Amino acid sequence: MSKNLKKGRPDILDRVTPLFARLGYNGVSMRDLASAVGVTPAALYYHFKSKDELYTQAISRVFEQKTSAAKAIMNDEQEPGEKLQIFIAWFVRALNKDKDFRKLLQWAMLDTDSKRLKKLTKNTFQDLFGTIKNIGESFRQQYDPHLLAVSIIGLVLYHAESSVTQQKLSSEKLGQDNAETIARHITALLENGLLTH
Amino acid sequence: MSKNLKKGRPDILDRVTPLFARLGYNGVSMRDLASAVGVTPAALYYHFKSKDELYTQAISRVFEQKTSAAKAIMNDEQEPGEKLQIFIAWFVRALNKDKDFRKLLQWAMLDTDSKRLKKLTKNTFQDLFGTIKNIGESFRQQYDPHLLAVSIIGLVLYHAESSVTQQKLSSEKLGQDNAETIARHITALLENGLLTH
DNA sequence: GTCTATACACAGATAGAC
DNA sequence: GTCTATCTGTGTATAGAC
Repeated sequence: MSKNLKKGRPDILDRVTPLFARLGYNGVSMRDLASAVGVTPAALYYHFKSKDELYTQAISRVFEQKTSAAKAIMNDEQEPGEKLQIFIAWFVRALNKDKDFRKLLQWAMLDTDSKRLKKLTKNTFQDLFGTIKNIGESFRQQYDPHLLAVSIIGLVLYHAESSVTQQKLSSEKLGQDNAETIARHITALLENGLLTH
Repeated sequence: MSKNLKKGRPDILDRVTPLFARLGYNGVSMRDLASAVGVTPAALYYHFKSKDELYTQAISRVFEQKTSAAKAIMNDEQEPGEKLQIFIAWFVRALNKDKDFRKLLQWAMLDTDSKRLKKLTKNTFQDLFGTIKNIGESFRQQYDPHLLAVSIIGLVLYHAESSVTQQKLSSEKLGQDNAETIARHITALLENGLLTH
């Protein structure tokens, strides 16, 4: 009967995820979430036993989705440099296109106190991280794979944050730093470094 | 008279900052903050007109502190590579030593909706960013200074997040990734890149 | 499966005594 | 300058009608 609600839980998660992404767990109330879905809070409690569960399910759905997408473009046998470039291009695009993904990732990294995300992080994000670390293994003669994986994530993630969010920290207009520009920059930086060879 | 309160507002900020850093603005209540200070909420409202002002002052104090520290180690006339190395070493150390600084920075980057941090970010963080971008100028023949600055910040910041927070994403124990290890890694990566020359 | 109505704890904030 | 006491709104969550 419900107006625009297709099925139930999946549709609820669709509508609830952007709110969690933008405002974080503590930044939204069940009333907010319910009105975004188009129902009353009580209706939400029929489908999810608590706000915590609603949040956990919303975020885990997004993460699993992205992780499997990442794996899908990587499982071929490419040479390391190419692999790296492909992954970076995908990751930059994924973070730029799907703002929810990026924000939920950031919120997750701040969610230390409540243990609700510890399992989640270990299940889904670790998976993504493992994929990246795999790439790092190819360069283990030069760098520690773990540190290199962290470097790659940091580069991409922070560029995504800086380009899309409110931060207008550049005095020069850099309107078109779209995904491609950023991806090229990161790839070049990683490959060549700062020295002129 | 107050038990351990030295003066007033500065001491309050000292005690309140760690809470904001750990839990974020929405994660703490005035009651929590007051009891951390050792007073009642009403006492806090005598010194600060709102929770918002208390938060803004707490975070801006930390940022200004760090920004001036960053400038202090940079204003010499060093050559670009050296400058970069010195800055990275300092930044990594600052983020690792001062957990509050790092966390407040993360929270700030997620604080899009409320405009309370827009001015703050533009005043203090922009200052720090400008310093970094200055370094980037030295490499402008290779890279866009803005993008390079973002890259540097992303590298350092994310390493700090990963090494100190709950994220145990490495299967191999990497106990001693202290500031020095990370700084060396980042510096080497930036200077040499991934290619074996 | 969604509603109305509501319980009850806690939020930010203020008044006025001391 | 800090307190007690309290106002008022909002928070999560539930009971029970439909």
